[in-house]
Amino acid sequence: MDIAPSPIPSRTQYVLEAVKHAILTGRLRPGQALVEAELAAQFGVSKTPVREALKTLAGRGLVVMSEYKGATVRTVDTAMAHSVYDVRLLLEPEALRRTVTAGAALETAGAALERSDAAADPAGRSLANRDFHRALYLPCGNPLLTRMLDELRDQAALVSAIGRQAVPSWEREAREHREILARALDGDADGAASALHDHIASFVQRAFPDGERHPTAPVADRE
Amino acid sequence: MDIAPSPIPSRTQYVLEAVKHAILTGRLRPGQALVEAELAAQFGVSKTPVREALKTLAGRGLVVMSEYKGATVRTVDTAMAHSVYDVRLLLEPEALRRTVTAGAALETAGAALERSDAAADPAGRSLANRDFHRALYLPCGNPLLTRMLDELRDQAALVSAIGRQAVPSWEREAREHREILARALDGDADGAASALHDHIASFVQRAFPDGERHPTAPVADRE
DNA sequence: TCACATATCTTGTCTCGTATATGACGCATG
DNA sequence: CATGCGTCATATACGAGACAAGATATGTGA
Repeated sequence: MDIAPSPIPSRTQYVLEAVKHAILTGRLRPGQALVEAELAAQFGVSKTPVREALKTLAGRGLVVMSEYKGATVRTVDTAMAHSVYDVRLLLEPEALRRTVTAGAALETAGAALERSDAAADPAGRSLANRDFHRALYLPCGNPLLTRMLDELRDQAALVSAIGRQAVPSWEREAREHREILARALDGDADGAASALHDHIASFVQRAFPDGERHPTAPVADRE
Repeated sequence: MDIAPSPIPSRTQYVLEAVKHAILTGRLRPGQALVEAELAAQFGVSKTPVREALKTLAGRGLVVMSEYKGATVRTVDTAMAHSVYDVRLLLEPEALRRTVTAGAALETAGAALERSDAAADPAGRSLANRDFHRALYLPCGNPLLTRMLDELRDQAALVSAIGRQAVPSWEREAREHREILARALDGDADGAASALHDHIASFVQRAFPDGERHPTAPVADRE
């Protein structure tokens, strides 16, 4: 995403962030082939860091790698979108509940919300919204849960890049975000979790209505 | 785990499975350094596939990689164990509920249960138990949920390798497994999910009682 | 005993060779 | 003449080994 702060990022990290950013912002479209040699030349590095970066992204489900066929940006369909938001619904409200119960600080979320309001372009809003959601589940107390929600959030962003055209109602998003944060700041754990649940569920229902399922997006088999 | 069926597995896959197996069976102890050159020599391959395998395992949380310092088998402590089973409690009962609701076939689970009973050594039982749990959540209908539960199950196995000495009550495990399967076969989705929840919760409580938390196991930061 | 220089070990990166899949072309055949 | 099949060329990823960069451990001097 942004350049790493102080330490010199390894080339692998650099390529990883660059490709990830390109995918999540939609510059690299789903299905597009990611040729190692091309990316290597583009970033001015050798193929090795490119390979490792692609492998890592494949592990996070953003790209798919076929043996001897190379990597492509993961294609998204309605079924895959439902899968992502489905699991997210199981985890993110519960994480928020714990954040609130633990009485964690939420200034970061408030700041992200203001940045979202101040943002001019959709890309900036989207970025701020990502930060907002993360600020809600980051202090939940379970680092593994945090990591999984990070992965889910990235996949959701990939999905969003497709479904966004149908969902321009960012004002509704902002309103719901404020509602969630208000309840969280009130210490109403169940209310905040419930509001977050509805927020996510209503989004997926608007952006990916049922009934138009595509064949199925293959998820990397692991066994 | 086992050798891939028909196609010749790539060297990376081979190393990946071998190292994973060694970690999950406890042959490679947590904290142990995984030197690329050593593994490469041991498996008769170059460093390249070893590096990629380690990177993949790091992505799944089984090994930790530090820049220029190398990879080590992930260390486990009580806090980390609670993290794993905590998330598992959020996902696995729900997955089973869906499996039952969808009316999926469960012969695989029954077969795994029989294999567990027939197994002579603890390693065989552990393997069969892994298969049993997977058979319950595999047909849940959400491939992403399946993938995450696979990852959680592997981490749980890593944890188990430590806590196992304190938990020799495999008969209780078998009894609870039969109970879960019976309810699932009856079509009692809520009952099966509830039984699975209790099964997991009681296990973690016996193997990792509260109160003796260690500092915190670092989870690979991703941002 | 501590600070600093150096030796050694390990990882990160590069370059080149090999294995595999895909697509095009030509030939045989209905 | 159209069509299906086999062969080959090319593109691409996979893997090996060499080199460079960084980190840790050791030894030496004050």
